[in-house]
Amino acid sequence: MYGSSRALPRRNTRQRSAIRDVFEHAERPLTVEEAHAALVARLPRAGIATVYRTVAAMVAQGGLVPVEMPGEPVRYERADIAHHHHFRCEACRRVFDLSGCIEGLRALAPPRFRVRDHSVTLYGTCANCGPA
Amino acid sequence: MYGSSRALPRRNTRQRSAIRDVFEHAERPLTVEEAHAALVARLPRAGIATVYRTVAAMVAQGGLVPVEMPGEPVRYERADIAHHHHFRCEACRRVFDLSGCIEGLRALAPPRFRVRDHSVTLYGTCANCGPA
DNA sequence: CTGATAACGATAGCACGTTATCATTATGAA
DNA sequence: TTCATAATGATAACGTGCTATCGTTATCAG
Repeated sequence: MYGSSRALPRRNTRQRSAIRDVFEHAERPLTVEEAHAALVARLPRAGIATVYRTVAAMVAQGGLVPVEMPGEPVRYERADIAHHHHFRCEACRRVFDLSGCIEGLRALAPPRFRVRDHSVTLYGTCANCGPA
Repeated sequence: MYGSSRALPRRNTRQRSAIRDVFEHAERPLTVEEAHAALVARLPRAGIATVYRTVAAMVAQGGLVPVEMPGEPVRYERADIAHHHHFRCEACRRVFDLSGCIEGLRALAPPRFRVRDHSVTLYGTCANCGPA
């Protein structure tokens, strides 16, 4: 991983502030590729390696958290959002934030199993993709 | 994928019945590698490609279903188990079945989002791995 | 039992997301 | 403004999980 044995960034480059801005204004978790696409709209010569490097640094600094879904590239979103879960649209493959959570999840675990965290994901079609 | 454009199996080989048996008696979802390890205990010369092929066929026939977790190889379990969810031990990395489900998950979705399915996963330490 | 061939086992090849490399660019302290 | 060097961009290389290939083995209809 870029972040593991790497010094934290020291210089404020155009690329970094643009990438920070992309995640700041994102309405949903973004893959590195999605973030790169948004970045290129502003800095056409920006490379994807820079996005990987910057995202890794932001995760290391605690500004971003990964959002992982099976069979999908990792997405990232701002770490300061309240506890929530995700919805994945099976049509456009985008991932959306849901607000709130559900009680009683821990009760599903058998005795002597210690629950540290949980994830809830809904699958279906988003408002845009609508019913078939 | 092995299963997509492949004819269904016609012969009953030692390997196939052994693999079926492994999943029949498994207490939790198994990766192909785990299933192969169990197979080799009985048929030492068995190759992992056979497990991939057989698992794909069993999925195509509806006997197995995939259990996917981010950043993990796909696991498989019998398709005839009742609706349930999973627990992943962060220490031994094994995945366990939980029984039962939770009400009210659909309510998390925004209006006009259509929910077709959901997944709930708990993370923590299993009874074997215990508290630190 | 025999033989056509399904299936096997070993392993090369592939796809994908990610990381390393390195010549070039541009930041920012002095 | 200068210039040491952090950071970039292009792309090669990597790791992992899975699939294809192909010579060999073993199933099972006849």
